[in-house]
Amino acid sequence: MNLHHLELFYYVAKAGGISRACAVIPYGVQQPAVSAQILTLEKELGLVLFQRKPFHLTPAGGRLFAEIAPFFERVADLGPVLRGEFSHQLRLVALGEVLKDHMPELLQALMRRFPGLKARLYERNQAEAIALLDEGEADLAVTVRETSLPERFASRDLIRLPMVLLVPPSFARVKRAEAFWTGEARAPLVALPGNEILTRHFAAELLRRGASWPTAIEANGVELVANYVSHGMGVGLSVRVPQAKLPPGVRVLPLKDFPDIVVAAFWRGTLREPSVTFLDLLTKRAEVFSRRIARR
DNA sequence: CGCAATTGGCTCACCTAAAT
DNA sequence: ATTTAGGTGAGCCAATTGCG
Repeated sequence: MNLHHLELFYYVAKAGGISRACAVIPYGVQQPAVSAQILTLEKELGLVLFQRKPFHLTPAGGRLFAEIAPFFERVADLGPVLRGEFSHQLRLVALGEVLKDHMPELLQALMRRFPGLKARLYERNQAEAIALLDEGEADLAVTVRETSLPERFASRDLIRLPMVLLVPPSFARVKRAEAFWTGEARAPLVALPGNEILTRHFAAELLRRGASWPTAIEANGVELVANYVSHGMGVGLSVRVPQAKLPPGVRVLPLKDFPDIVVAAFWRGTLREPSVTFLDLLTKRAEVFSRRIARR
């Protein structure tokens, strides 16, 4: 196996095609050259790595890519590490709430263990986090988890957050969440955008119960939802977060038998330091918060 | 029409061996 | 040990074909 062949294979698999790879490869290579190298590699291995027309990875190609991708993704960042400019780096992509409420403390603890640590923090949702991991731009993601992740990812569930409704003082007499979709009480729903997992799971669960409650006010962020609720503009869809300080007067109404929202860490390939230590710290912190939720 | 594969000519990096 | 010269082939490009 030739390292250059593998490098070209890596670019082609990542770009999803030979022509597209040529546009991305940082040095000048033309399509026929790449085409020939891929064929040589396939011949050498006695395997078909790509299905042609339409062009996509075969299972064997997928396995090869999973093996070599982490190597090529890290090579680019290796120079500064070798020159001793910084000994470790953590590239984390996470929800805004995680970065805002938990990262400062965790990062301080991590920096004590890894002096000279370089951290890059990206605020993204799950879909965008997956893209960043795939591009090799991030080491670890912490976001709300869909029911299933693509197979190439390893993951660890961190915490299960129960869905709740945030109710303003004007609805003090409402004691059960069901009242809002059975018609006993009427209120505009304040929720995250429809593509967010929390909103989707809530709508799906309502549908299962033969009800619906369309979002009246779409807010980008759970803090914003709470804020609008406190202004009496509607009832908010959120999750129970132990340390969250709710605006005055806003009451939490549990959504019994609704699915929990799972916040998970996920990554590709083998996790290295300092990500391993960071994940341990994160897991411990999540366990503490999980116990606090359970105690309620 | 777009994209992968093929063809043919060419360059240059690398190996070996001889010279310094 | 280093430099130089000659031979070889891997890999490049432009043009073209072939296929969905």
